[in-house]
Amino acid sequence: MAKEITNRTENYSQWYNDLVIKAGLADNSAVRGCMVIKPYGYAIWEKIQAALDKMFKDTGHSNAYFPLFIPKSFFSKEASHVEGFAKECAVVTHYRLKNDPNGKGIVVDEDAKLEEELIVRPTSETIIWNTYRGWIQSYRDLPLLINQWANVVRWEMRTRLFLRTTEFLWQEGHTAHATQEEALEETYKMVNVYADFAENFMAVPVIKGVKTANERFAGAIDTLCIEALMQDGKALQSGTSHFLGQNFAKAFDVKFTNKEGKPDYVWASSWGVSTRLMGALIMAHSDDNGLVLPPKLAPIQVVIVPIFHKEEQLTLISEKVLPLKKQLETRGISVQFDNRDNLKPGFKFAEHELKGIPVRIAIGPRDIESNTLEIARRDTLEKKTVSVDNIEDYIVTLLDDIQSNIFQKALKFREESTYKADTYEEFKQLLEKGGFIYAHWDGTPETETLIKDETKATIRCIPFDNPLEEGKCIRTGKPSTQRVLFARSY
RNA sequence: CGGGGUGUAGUACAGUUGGUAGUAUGCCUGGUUUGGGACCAGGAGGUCGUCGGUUCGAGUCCGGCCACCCCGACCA
Repeated sequence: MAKEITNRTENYSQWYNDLVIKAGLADNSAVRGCMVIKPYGYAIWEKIQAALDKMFKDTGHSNAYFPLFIPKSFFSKEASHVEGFAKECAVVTHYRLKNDPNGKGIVVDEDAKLEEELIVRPTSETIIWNTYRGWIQSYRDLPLLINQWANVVRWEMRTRLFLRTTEFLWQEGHTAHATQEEALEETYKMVNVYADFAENFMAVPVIKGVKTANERFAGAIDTLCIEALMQDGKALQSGTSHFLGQNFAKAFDVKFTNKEGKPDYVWASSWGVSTRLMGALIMAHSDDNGLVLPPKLAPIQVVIVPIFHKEEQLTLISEKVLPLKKQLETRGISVQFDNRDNLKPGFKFAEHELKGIPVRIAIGPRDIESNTLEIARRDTLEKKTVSVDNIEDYIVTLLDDIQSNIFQKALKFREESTYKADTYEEFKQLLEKGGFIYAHWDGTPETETLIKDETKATIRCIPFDNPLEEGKCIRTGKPSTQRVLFARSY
């Protein structure tokens, strides 16, 4: 195992990359821009999936699965949607290969050209709404609350592990409603679910808000989002929930008969989070020693390291550890007993820190004698010797404490990195420090684009419950009624 | 896709004026070790990113391509 990861301050991107690879989360693959998610990384994703899936089901949604391929013609049915995705679509044109008649290798069989090309889904609104047409006739068929766990492909120019890969895993919810109010309510409900998940499971504080027209999803009336702040002062859009109006219903002719017996188009929402959340998780909490995982998403919450000289000592320790492991497991804690005999404790400590295991227990001859354990917490790196008595309660409390501590730490960082700018000069200076900046904006897409071109900062969102306040746009000096949230972003 | 950099053992790197590849670490075996990344001895492991060119001879020189990293444009 490689030992060193780059310091955060030295090179933040390199640190992130080192962390992902050395902690065994993911690797680059033989395919450009596509990653291999390794078992440890995938275990974290499975925890994320499990928690979210429960939240979706608790709010009345069901899972289904739609095809990977979408007929090309579907995309042109919703004008702004095709415009948004056209430049990043992978296209299937043939269905057969053959031996190269001119020599070595294999070539595409030109005789096997598809009548209509298939698009590898970049998102599934079109295929799903085309399907919904057949599912919805009456208001009694509504609401339709469907989620799918899937992979999607977006042919991005530049990729980074988890943060932006050509293929990524996500969930996408697609709901259909009889009224605008109901669809809007759903859109807000799901962004709140995302915020709840981010803060209570990932321990990442987020700001909920609505996107400006420039940043809106292709085909949406409104896009709601959660925005998180990373340790380098850049924002990361961590989840989006779109109010689609009747756009897709009209594009795919999905009508229903309402209570009054009159035909109407169906109202829609869609919402998604992706493996990008893994990036947020990694960047929000980790340090120069490696990952720091929130206990609620850590595949292994407690690791037990025996300290021993001879095999008999290990046997003795094991007799003590195995019941302890069971006790902890009955309290719902995942425990690993690291009894490898070819590695020294110090090596194991470093490795478990790299992997971000929240709690480490060391037990050696000294502890056996005094009926104690050495407990080390990953978030603060503090070590403490405690009595074995009531250890389960102690660990349960400690895990809760770590969960809330890393959230508080991230929240404190965000608060200390959130500023107000009243002039453009001040705004530009603050951007160099990184962080969230509240500033006045005249409300036009042109000014937003201008600011983006000049400073690389974008409006992350207009936060919900944003206080109204008279002011002047930092760029144009035109009147503004509220400050909006700016940042440089991933 | 543009600018810069890199590509040699699982990993990180060295390799001189072109002469047929080495160091560390990891791995395997044996022994001594084990409370913060152990040590000794022996051993295995490389079509030098790829394709082509120059040459008696290419890791080394030239060209194409590919991949990765950093900085932009694009984006969840």
